[in-house]
Amino acid sequence: MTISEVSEQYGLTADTLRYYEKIGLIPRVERKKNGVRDYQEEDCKQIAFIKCMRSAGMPVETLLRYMSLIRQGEETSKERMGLLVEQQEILLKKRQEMDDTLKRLEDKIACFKEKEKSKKRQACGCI
Amino acid sequence: MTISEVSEQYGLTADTLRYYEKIGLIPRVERKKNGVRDYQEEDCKQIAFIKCMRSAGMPVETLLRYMSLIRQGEETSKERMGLLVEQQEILLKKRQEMDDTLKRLEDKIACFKEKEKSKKRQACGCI
DNA sequence: ATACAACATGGAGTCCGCTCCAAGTCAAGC
DNA sequence: GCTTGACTTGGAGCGGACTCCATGTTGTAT
Repeated sequence: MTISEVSEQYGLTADTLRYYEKIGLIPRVERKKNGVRDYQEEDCKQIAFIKCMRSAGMPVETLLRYMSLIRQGEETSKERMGLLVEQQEILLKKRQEMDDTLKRLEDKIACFKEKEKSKKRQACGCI
Repeated sequence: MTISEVSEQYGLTADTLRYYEKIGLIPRVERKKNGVRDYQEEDCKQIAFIKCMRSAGMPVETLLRYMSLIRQGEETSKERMGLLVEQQEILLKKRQEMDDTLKRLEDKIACFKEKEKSKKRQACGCI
């Protein structure tokens, strides 16, 4: 797969894909004779995972650690799991926060609608 | 309330509070004779809201717009509600994504545990 | 043959959201 | 009277994660 195909498929710009390779988040991608990148299935799997974790807010730094552990083989699996569990905890907390914010938004929006309906234009308690 | 009390209460640094005031996210806070900030209840309400929206990922730019609409009075309420609804949609989408990621993490972690239990050290399909 | 688009590279620049700094003021305690 | 600590200001600096740029090479279409 070319870089533009991968870019298309995973919603990452070509620049970002090159950047990830440059910083070693993914190993050096194979090139064709002419020097053009030719992404293998394994690369794509990793990119999918990276994309997923990045959009969930895992820092590049942590991913870098994780991907390097993968390359070091099976004996690092405990440490890798640790990283995943850590991230899981972070995400669960984030989701809780998000739910609180959503509740707050809902209330506010409901309050706007209420005002609209009753045609009363006074300010309500919420800012 | 002094800046350090507000900072304490809402988990924002004094620097961040001054920064929010500087960029006009909150209106100029009242000062005591000696020039020290004295936060009023209204300021605190706004800060609570800002903190909440910021940690849910609403960009400062959007909040700036929202807060400026508030200052313009009741006739902007429709536009304000629009911003909130927009943000709500963004958050709902984000939460969906987050749930997908959590699912993925769970699966991976389960996979690690499985491997551990069965004492088989072979790689599993997931990266 | 020439034009064009898609790629490559190394390195510089950008954006966001703070965070830190230097220099100064002030109130309270010793 | 002096030190200490919490505050003030304007402005510079920073970290993360890209994003853009200049320059160069290729393969393909006209």
